[in-house]
Amino acid sequence: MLSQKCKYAIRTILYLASKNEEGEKKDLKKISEALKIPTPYLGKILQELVPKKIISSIKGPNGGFFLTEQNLQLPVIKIIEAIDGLTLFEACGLGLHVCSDKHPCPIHNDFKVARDHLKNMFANKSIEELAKEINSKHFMLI
Amino acid sequence: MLSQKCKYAIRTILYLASKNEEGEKKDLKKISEALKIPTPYLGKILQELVPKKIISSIKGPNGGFFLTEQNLQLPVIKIIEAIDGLTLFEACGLGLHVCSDKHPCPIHNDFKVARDHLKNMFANKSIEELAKEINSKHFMLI
DNA sequence: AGAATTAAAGACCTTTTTATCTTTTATTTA
DNA sequence: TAAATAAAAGATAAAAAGGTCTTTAATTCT
Repeated sequence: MLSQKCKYAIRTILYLASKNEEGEKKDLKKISEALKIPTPYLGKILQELVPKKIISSIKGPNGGFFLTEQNLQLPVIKIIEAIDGLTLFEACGLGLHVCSDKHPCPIHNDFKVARDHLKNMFANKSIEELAKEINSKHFMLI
Repeated sequence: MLSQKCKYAIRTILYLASKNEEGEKKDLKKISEALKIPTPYLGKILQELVPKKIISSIKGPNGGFFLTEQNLQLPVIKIIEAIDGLTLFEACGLGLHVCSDKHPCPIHNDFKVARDHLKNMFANKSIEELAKEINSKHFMLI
């Protein structure tokens, strides 16, 4: 469904968001240990997200990764778009290049319902909203 | 979503089903050319499905792959189960090992709706049913 | 029986994904 | 300014997915 890379990214960002008290930064090691994600790999992933303005970082002592107000307002689908792209929400369920409402594959209609449901959820929930739910309903990230 | 291998398998089986007039067999080359799937790779895939009783085959001249009445009655999910397994329909959307209604991840509830929708579709449609729709509504397989 | 046909089986190759390790650069603080 | 800290960058490695090729076995037809 989502790639491992993308799932790691979402979990990390929701973790940062749910602990985002007054610009608190978290360093790579702290994050990777908390979420049990391989440290060097997570470093790679987070490096990709900084220039794409999905997360923020500062080098040096007391540096680390964090989320700005702008970052927090992004819908979760932006994370997915940055890592996996949006093909998941657009591609044919059977892998056909040509598959549309007009020229559907055999499972097109049902598949589309499920695909759109997912897409809408990810497009409509901001990182901040989800983080608030995590804190109030103590959803699991680990 | 589904692996390439699995999508190839489903398309092949729906192709066989939609042309299943009086035990007609199709050889590997014919199928792979019709569906534009790499011949040796498709061979590999179909070999896996024969001992699992999802498709049938006969060697030698005029041999090939075909579907018995029993094969036709299988729900499409059996193909998925044989190739990818059922983890797609069971696993957490964020890759957590522990994620359930009782201990949900942040996207558990919405994810489950989409996941179950897909699962129900694949579990409730038999290969034969889908093949009939293909023939009557000329859905695309290529 | 022998040639032709077609699936089965297995070894091999390529690409992508996932993960690790090392070096460099920026920043802070003592 | 020097030492410490932490991200950035890049090279490398391991595993999985996707795909190819060659040989073998079963069947049919002449």
